[in-house]
This record gives sequence, C-alpha cells and structure tokens, in this order.
Amino acid sequence: MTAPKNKLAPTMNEVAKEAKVSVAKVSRVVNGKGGVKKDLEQRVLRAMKKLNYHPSSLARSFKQQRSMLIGIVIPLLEHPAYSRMASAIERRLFDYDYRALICNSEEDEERENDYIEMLLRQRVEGIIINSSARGTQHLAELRDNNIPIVLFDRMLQDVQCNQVFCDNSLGGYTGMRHLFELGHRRVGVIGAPMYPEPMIRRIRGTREAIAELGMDDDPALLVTGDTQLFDMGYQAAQHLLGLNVPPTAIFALTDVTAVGVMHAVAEMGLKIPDDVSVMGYDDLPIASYTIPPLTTIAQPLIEMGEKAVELLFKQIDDPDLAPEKAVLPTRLILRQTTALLRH
Amino acid sequence: MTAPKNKLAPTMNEVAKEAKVSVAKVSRVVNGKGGVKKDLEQRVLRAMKKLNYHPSSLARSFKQQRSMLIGIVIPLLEHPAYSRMASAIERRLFDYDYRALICNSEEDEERENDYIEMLLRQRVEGIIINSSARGTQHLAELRDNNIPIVLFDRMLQDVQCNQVFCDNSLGGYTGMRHLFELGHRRVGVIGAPMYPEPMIRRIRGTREAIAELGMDDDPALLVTGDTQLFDMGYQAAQHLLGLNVPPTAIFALTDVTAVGVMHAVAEMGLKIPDDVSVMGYDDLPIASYTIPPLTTIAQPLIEMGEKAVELLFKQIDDPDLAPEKAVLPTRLILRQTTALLRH
DNA sequence: TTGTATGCGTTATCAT
DNA sequence: ATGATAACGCATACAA
Repeated sequence: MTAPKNKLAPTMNEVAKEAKVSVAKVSRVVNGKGGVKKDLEQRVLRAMKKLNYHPSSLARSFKQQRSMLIGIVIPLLEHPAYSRMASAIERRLFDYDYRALICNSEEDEERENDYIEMLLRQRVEGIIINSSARGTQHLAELRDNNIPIVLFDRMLQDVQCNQVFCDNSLGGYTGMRHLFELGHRRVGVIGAPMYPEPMIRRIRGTREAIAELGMDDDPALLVTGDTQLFDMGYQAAQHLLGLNVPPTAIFALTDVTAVGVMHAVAEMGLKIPDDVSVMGYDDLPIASYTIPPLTTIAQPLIEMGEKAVELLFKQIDDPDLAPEKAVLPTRLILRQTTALLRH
Repeated sequence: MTAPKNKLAPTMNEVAKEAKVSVAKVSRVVNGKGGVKKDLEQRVLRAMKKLNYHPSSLARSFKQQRSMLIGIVIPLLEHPAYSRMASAIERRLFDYDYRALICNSEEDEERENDYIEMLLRQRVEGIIINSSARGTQHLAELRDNNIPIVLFDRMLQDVQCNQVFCDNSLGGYTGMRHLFELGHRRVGVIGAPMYPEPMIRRIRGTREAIAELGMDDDPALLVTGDTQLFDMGYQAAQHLLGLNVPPTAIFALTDVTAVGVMHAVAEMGLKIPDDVSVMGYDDLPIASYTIPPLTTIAQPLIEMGEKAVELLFKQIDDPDLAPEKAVLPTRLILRQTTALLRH
C-alpha cells in the first residue's frame, strides 16, 4: 500500500488564518475553554465550518500523551457471547468519551500477542482482555509495563490484576445438580473447546457434582473438542447417544453447542425433553427461541462488561490500587429442555 | 475521568541514550531501513528490550500524516450477520497492516454521525460503512472531505461512491419464486425492520414476484416492524397465522426473524414444512441448525467484506478513480423448511 | 555509516 | 482577552 494522495485535512493553523486570529484562540474555541470574545468566537466557528475543520485526535493525543483509547481483546467476534461482551464494553467506554480498539484474536495466541503489541504502540490507556492464551506471561508483561488491564471472562490464577468473571465452577455444578434433581444420574457433558479457563472450571463444577451427588462417573460421558460452534455439539451428541449405555441428559457447556445437540437429537428421532434432557450455558438470545426453549445457565454479560470498564477506570485513576476480582452471579434459567427422568 | 498517573512509556530518545547512539539510528533499526552496523544494531535492540520500548504509533502517525486506521461502521455488533461482516473486514485489513476502528451505531442515526466525526478526527484513511441513516447527506459530506469511503451492504442511490452489496431485490424475488414453484400462492412476508435499504429491496423483490407470478396480493400479508430480532419474527408469525385466511408459507427476510417464526409455528402446534413453509434470508450459521434446517437465501458476507476492503484500497491508491458498484450474487439454499403445498 | 536538525498539529505557558 | 512560542516522539533531509 502506498501513501495516500488525498488532500490533507485542514489544520488549526489554516482555520486561524481564515479567521484572522491566533491558533491559540482557535484551540480555546475548539475546547470550549472560554475567555474568548463572542464575536471572535463566531468568526472562528464560521471559519471552521467553511474549511470543514475537524480537530486532529492524532495531534491532540500526541501532545497530551493521552490516547483516549482502550483496547478490547476477545477470542471471536463472530460468537454471539463475545460480540455481546464487546459491545457492552464499547458502549460503556463511549459514554466516558473513550474509544475502543476491538481486537479479534480468533482464539489464536500469536494473533493475540500481535494485537497486544499493536495496542501498546497505539498507547491505549488500558486493556480489557478475554485471553486466548494458555500462559500468562504476556499479561504479566503488560502489568510490568504499567498498563492498566482487566482480565475478562477468562480469569487467570497467578497474575496480579483486575479480573471480572462468573463462578463457572458453580455454574457447572448448578446445571448438574438441576439434572440430578430431575432424576438424571448419567449425564453427558460437552466441554468444548477444552482449554479456555471458563470451560475448565465449568467441567470441574460438573465433576464436583458427579462426585458429591454420586452420579455416574464415566469418562466416556465427557466430550471435548476444538471449537465451541454448533457443529461441535452436533458431533458430540451423536457420539454420546451412540454409546452402549447412552446418557439420559446432556449438559452442553455453551448454548451454541447445545443447539447443535438439539439438532442431532432430533435427527435421531428422539424427543427433547422426553427422551433426553438438554442443558445449555450462556443464555444467549437464541436459547429462548429453540424448540423447545433451552434450559440454561445465564451469565450477566452486560454487567460483566460494565464492571470491567469500572475496574479499568478505577485503576487508571489510581494505578497503585490493589487489583480486584469481581465475581458475578450465574443463574439457572428454567425452560423446557429438561424434564424428570422417565423410568 | 482524570489524566492517567501512570509512568510514561519509554521514548526513542531514551533508547538512544541507553544505547549511546542517535535517535536517527534507533529509528532506522526500528524500521529496518538498513545501513546500520551489525554491532550497533544489536546494542539498539538490547536497549529496546531492556527499556521495554514500543514505538509510538501516535507520534509516528502524526509525523507521517498517516494513521493506518480504517473506520468500520455497522448497525449492530451483536447481530450475527453484522459481526460476521465486521470480522471479515477487520481480518482483511489486518493483513494489510491496517487497523480497524469498529463503530457500533446501534441503528441510531445520531450515534452514527458521532462515530463518523470521531473517525474524521482520528484521521482514518478510509471508512467502510453499513449506514443506519435514512439520508445520504453525511456521506456526501465525507466524499467532499475527500475521505475514501465504501458503502457496504446497504447501498444508497444518489451518492457517488464505492458500494458493495447483494442484489436484495433479486434475493426477495428468488425466495418468492421458490415458494411459488412449490405451489404456494399466499405467502406472508416479514420485512422487519422496514427502513434499511436492503430490506426495502427485498420487500420490493417479493412484490415483483407476487405481481409477475400472480400470487395473492393482500396487504395483510406483509408485516413490518422495528427490529430484526427473534422476537419480531415470533410476533409477526402469530399475527400472520391468526389471519382469517392464513398464508401457507412465510418468508422472513432475515434468518433471525425466521427462527422466531419457527418458534411461533411450533407453539401453535403446526408442523414445518407440512403445515407451513418457512424461508429465511442471510444463511447464518444458525440456519443449518434449526429443526428442521432452514431454507434460506445466502449472502456471501465474507466476500463482501473482502471486496469492500479491495475497493477501499483502490480508492486510497487513486482517489480520482470512478466509484465502483460491486454486486455480489445471492444463492438459494435448499434445506427442509419448505415443501410442496398440500391440497 | 552516522548524527543533527527540522517539522508534523495541537495544547499550555507565558507574556502582553 | 489575546498572541507568540515551546514541547510532545518520531521520520527524514541533509551534513559530515
């Protein structure tokens, strides 16, 4: 790509000349600092309009050493849960006159690192990150660079910084317990993808429930995989229901996979919830519109986003503040895909 | 929000001091310009690492008068179709070393204008916009500001700039014709929301089919509304199927509304496609996973994004190039929600 | 091969 | 109330 050949945007200097005043006055008018005579102010305003002047954030940020930019790093913009988080965060930042640099890491650690380097260069004043990395070294480095950071959704144990997440372990447990109470003892769990932290915890929660409540503890009942898309749920359900002793319920640790599960179940000619109970996790909009509507574990995505912004600004205001961990509540949403086990 | 009290990032000057060379040399090393002795280059690299130096894009962009930033304006980040478009565009820009400023206008004209002003201030080198505005004045203004712009998805007649979109009218026609060929004469059309340009065209396409093929032309069969979410489809379907003479098929001009339709149909105890045929529009991932899978009109969202980026860079390279309109093909995806009309 | 100096557009400080 | 001017971090033209 070569350099743009476009006419350059007008500068404050040109406005000053047009209005026959000094740049200082233009600056004062632009920033509404007051101390400018009414008639001159009008002249400046007119000149601005005439030249179609838009103050350069580039120059301004550079001069002030403040970018008014916050980085948002999420694993997959196309995933409804993540796009919802990103949009909640962005909306809140906008209210504060901050702009968001939304980075779509596509669950790729290297891409995530590239983005972080980019954000550092853009001199973002803070980063809210839903990290796809397995390690925490790059985040520790951010902290050492003194850039305010909030870990979002995916918490990480051994890094000292602000974190906002739900108790995924409890969520996993709650779902399992719900199925247990309906009489299910043999429950297939779809924890795909395997590695991100929330998923590991959700799985752990289900295992705790299995142990504590004395449910079937069969390794064949846990299916993991690479993606968290429809397809994964579809395949996993086929596998689970093809087992010698198939489960009577399936807990898909993501709504999107749950939809895939429902599809597979229907295709096999089974009825939900009569023949198999199905649970999801996330409470995405789609969960209300499956047929029948999906019982699921809700996460307050919007509140999480708002909390993250709050913590970030707190830290920007006072960098020495001790990092805070905000754990938001998870909620069982009863709909119609789970039912009493038929004997 | 007060000014950040964080330690400032190290500058090139500090690196130069640390390495005991001039800033010019550091600059050369950073930009890989060559003409630097190996050992000195090593010293600079070491100093950079030691100080944790990240070149300031702010200063760089400011100095070079090139932001390397492109603005993307979309109506609703949380909508799967739009987040997919945004992500396709962003990915492609990233390959070109450009960064995206993703703006979520939330279908709000004023918000869209705020964002555009912001983008102008950020000195973006171009804008790819899926506009929520009804008028075109602000876009004409952009063009007059000489900022390269590509209209995306939602085309606008009377503004002279690059545009990428699908033939929505043909899409609407194609869907209708498909239903016609299955024997349906009385088809409910859900064109919600009403005003954006693609929707107007899709509706027009259905009307052309109705006229040309001699299908039932009953105003009660066209339902419009404010959103394009599940809910809208749900309500619209209830309305349509409650008509004195209900339609035998429903064409929801958006997959998301189609899912809402399917939900309503199921709730009323009707079978798809036996009792009612249902068609969607978009071919979102969810369309493959409804039960039964949704017959729909596919739009090549990824290709649209890539084409938009291509046109944008073309215009950046040569601002005097005549604007181009790229019309991408739409495709009928046959799945299982439409069937021959039972007599 | 290296360093010095200039300027990008803005804000802020200091005179006036 | 107003204007002249320095400074922000970097790339580059030019001198050495």
